[in-house]
Amino acid sequence: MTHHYDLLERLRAQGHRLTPQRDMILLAVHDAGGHASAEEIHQQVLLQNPNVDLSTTYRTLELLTEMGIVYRTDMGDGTSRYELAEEEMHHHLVCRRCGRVMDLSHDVLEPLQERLRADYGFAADFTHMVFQGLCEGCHGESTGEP
Amino acid sequence: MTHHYDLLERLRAQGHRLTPQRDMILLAVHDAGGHASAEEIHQQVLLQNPNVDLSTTYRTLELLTEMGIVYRTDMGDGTSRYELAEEEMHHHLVCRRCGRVMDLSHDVLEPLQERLRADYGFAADFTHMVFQGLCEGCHGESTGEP
DNA sequence: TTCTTACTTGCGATTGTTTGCAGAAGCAAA
DNA sequence: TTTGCTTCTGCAAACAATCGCAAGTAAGAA
Repeated sequence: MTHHYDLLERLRAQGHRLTPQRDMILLAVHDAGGHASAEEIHQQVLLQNPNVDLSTTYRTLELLTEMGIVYRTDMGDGTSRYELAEEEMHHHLVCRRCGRVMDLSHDVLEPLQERLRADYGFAADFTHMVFQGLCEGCHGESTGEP
Repeated sequence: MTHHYDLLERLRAQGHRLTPQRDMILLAVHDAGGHASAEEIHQQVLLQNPNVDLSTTYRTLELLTEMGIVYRTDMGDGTSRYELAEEEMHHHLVCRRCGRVMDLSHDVLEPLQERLRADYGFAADFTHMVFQGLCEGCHGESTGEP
């Protein structure tokens, strides 16, 4: 596992400053173990230092996202989720009926990515896609939400 | 062109009520001619009746989206865009560097849709996808935002 | 036509996220 | 260590979008 000090060093190497808040926030993202909301991450940070502002958490998460250290994912439920980018690239299938989330390996998207590059000259950012739809258990029952 | 009264009739056919607000909002979506924000649609409605509330516009747009009468698209700029669903199903490639928007025909997505169904039993909602990335003119110049 | 009832609306409050600003603090150089 | 520059933070306010509630109203029944 990549130690989080290495990641913090990447911040400084790119001219950003290494602050206690950033340290705590990055550690909280790591400890959350994936798919954590900004609010959840912030609550975790507050346990260590109750003065850290929520906007600082948001700004830091954005910085880490820009640097590629964390992934931000919009699962379609109105809140963004964050997770460390150290694991293998993967995607999500989200059932709009029961909310079930399935992982999707990247190689399923590679043919599409290749075709977009070949036919449109477009280099798609397939870093952490989310596809909405109906899962196996839900799309047999056609319409009628619970 | 599908007349908007036909669309309003579809509302009533599904047990929803046909109110002047819904009439105005649907007409505003039509007049906007695609990719209009909720706020822009609301401003258009206010010209006809300044008492219509923004939340009514949002609720109506959500209803129309659920019924498949309009498409909601998140272009990645923080605000959702709405357009009538009467045209052919299509998708967008959005360049994150220069903002250029390209149309993408649906048949490019069909192999992926089929594979998700076959391998995962997942019926993906590929109604109006948006893929972020770099267009032909922008991804030659590697990094360095303007 | 009037009645009735469930669906809609306007309003205000709330959520999730972003931004502007003044003071605080990291970091490189002296 | 101190200085000085610049970035970062906390605070408060703005923002897009949603929600709860009481009053309003469409549409079928009588």
